[in-house]
This record gives sequence, structure tokens and C-alpha cells, in this order.
Amino acid sequence: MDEARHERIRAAVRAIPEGRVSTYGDVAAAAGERSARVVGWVLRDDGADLPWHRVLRADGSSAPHIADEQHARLREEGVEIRDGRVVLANHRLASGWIS
DNA sequence: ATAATGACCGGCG
DNA sequence: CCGCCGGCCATTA
Repeated sequence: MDEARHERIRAAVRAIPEGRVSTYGDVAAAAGERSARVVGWVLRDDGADLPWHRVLRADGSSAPHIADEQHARLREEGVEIRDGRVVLANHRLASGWIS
């Protein structure tokens, strides 16, 4: 991975305010990435110090191995979760929140 | 060079 | 609700 791209993605995730969420696709777009997958890789091996729990799938669900902690953290920030899925309609960030 | 594997996405049946 | 497919792209074998 190119370090610049890697860092743009991290910046986009850091820009998500508490109590709000975004999707892999939106973060990718905000970071100028053409694929949502790259966002997943970055969070996978370099997401420890980022608010990764504010990044969800397009339908508000999350990958099974992180779902528990993700839901717990989000609830703590006041984000609603119904049936294991975040209510995107109320907490999703506008598509161009970065710039 | 090919193929499989993901913290993905959207469409279709 | 479910699964399948094709597209996506870096990493690994």
C-alpha cells in the first residue's frame, strides 16, 4: 500500500465526529479511493488508534468478528442500533463531510 | 502471469 | 430473508 493513500483513509476515519457514523464506501470516496475494500484493509491492520467503530457497511451492519465491540462503543456514543444494524438514517454523515 | 482471499457494494432471483 | 454474481483492488501463494 502507498503510504499517502493509507494516510488519507486514516484521516477520513478520524474526521468522523462522535455520535455519527459513515460507511466503508463513503470513507473510500472521501479519501479518493475507488474501492471500499481498501478501507477495510487499512482498518484491519492499522485501525487500532482510529474510531473504526464509526465505520459501517452500506446497510448499517458490521463484520461478525467485530460486531459486538462495535455495537457496544456506538451505543455508548448514543447511536441507535436495531436488529444488529445501525440506524444509518439518523447518524450517517453527509457524503462530503471531509471537504 | 493466474488464483484465491477479504472489516465491501449493488443488483437479481 | 437468503444466496449468487460481477466488480472492486492489495496481498499472498
